[in-house]
Amino acid sequence: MAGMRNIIKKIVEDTYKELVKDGVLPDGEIGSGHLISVPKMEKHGDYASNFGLVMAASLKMPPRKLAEIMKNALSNNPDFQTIEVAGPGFLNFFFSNEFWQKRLLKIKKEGEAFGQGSEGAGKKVLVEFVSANPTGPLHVGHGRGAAVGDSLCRILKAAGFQVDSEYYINDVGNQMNTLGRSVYLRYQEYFGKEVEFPDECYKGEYIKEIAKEIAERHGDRFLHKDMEECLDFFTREAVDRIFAGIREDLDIFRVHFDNWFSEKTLHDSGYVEETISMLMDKGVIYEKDGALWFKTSEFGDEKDRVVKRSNGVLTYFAADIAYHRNKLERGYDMLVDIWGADHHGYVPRVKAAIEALGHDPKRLSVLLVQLVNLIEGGKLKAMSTRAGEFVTLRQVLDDVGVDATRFIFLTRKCDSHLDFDLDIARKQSQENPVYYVQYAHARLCSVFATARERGVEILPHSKIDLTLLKDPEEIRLMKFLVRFPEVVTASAVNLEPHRVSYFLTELAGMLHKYYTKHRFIGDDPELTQARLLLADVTRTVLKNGLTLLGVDAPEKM
RNA sequence: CCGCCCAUAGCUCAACUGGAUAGAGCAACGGACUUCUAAUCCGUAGGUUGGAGGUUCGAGUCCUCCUGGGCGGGCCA
Repeated sequence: MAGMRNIIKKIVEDTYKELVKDGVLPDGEIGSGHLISVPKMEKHGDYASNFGLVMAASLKMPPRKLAEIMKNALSNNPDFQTIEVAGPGFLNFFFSNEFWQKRLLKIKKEGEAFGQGSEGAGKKVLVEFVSANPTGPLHVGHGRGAAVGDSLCRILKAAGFQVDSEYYINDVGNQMNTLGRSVYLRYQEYFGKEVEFPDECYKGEYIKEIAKEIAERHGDRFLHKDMEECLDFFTREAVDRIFAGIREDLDIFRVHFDNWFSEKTLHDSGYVEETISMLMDKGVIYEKDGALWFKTSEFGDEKDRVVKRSNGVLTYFAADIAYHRNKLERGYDMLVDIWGADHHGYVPRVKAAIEALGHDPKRLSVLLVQLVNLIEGGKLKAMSTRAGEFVTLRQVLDDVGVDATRFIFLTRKCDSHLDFDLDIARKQSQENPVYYVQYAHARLCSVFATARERGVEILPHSKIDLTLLKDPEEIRLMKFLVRFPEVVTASAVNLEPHRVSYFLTELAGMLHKYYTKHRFIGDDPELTQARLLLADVTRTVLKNGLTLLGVDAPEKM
């Protein structure tokens, strides 16, 4: 179902073209500035067009006069109850009650599919997120990226895109050695050996636990071996365990990946080397001081970057170039990378790489997710990764629950810092907005439970008199429900999941208000039938929306 | 020094990519349960959108400068 705004936009623009053809209005190009919006105030209509304002200059006419001419021509359309010219030259459209009532039936028919759109039809998208190094458990910051990425995948799918989600595993490099070394040392310590624990090693408790498990399983057979000899073993053990933990955490968090992509495979297959060769052939690689440099500055980056160090080792960036080449070669039209905001300096060089490889850098969108401040007792909780002092995602999930955590992460724009107040998140009360939405859903479910108990038979649509739904609150609710698919589409196109959660909060508010003022099940059987349909549709939209956020829609609370 | 992000009610955040009188929730105060769930609703109060200019029919949103906060600027990842 095409969004209302697109429908109206087309009607307005077609009408203009008719008027041009008839010689009523001068010809002019309709720019991208023409927008259909939902006015903030009800008296400004259900939808508004800024056509008069946008076209006034090029057509050399006063905006209000232009709007007036448009209004007269548009009034032929029976769907519009009234059209007003208002303010500096807006066209305000008011639809009839019957129009909204009919829409309600359409939503009912679409059911679970309501909200889905075709904006992304035929487009393949790869969303890469979390991609945390397997050197420790996920922390709260990763959780934010996970929630945003997972929800975005759901939303993009709903908007018609073909979506794959992917976790890029950085299983190569110094950090892997550091990890293995850390476990090795803790293993030595476990058997009472005194060791010097270097500052760059991972100091978290989980390292000790891994060392302990290895000791319990393998005894002291590595105790007298050189680190060089058994480093691979310790590294592999550590990575496997940490990864198992990460996957478990993500599973609990309802975050699922289609692919787990290992950096190591890019190196092992020679794909990274091959990619660098390709760039060399294109003449964008040069040698300096014994290292290979990529001329990213020619593609808008601040300065050139090393892809191969003078010691012959490829950089992380080299692998990342190869990785993005690989993504594009897999046939994705659009790439979405979700990174922590501390990696923002990395964006220009990856875009440079994509361009140098002959692709449009606009195919990559990088979502920079800002950091999360954990607040408890009104105070900021210190987070030091190296020192191993940080609150893990798992701890937060065990503490406040998946729904509340996801909702908090998804009720904010990505590019602003997030204060995660544990005290508020913990509260199962009105302070916590997730329950506000869930409660609306649960309330509606209990309406139907009551209807069943009282033996109210739900009639087929054809026998329901929808014109009985004419109360202002009912009309308002119907209008709002109709907007859902547009919200989903806008959320997908702009890569902003928070739009869905704000929509749901507002919808829940309307429902609660209605619930307090009116009764779904009343003495009038016909009105009851009509209202139950409204309840049913509202429940569906709430559930569809919550599903996009990965939040449960409970039937009871 | 340079670059990116942020700054909106006491607090946490919105504002549909430039629209009309900037909105919610929490906190504060005052009300509403004999009813399908009061995890709710109604009302009151709360603002020079950090500051100063500029762009135009119109700016929280765009451009410049300033202030304050966050993060980057390795042949680390």
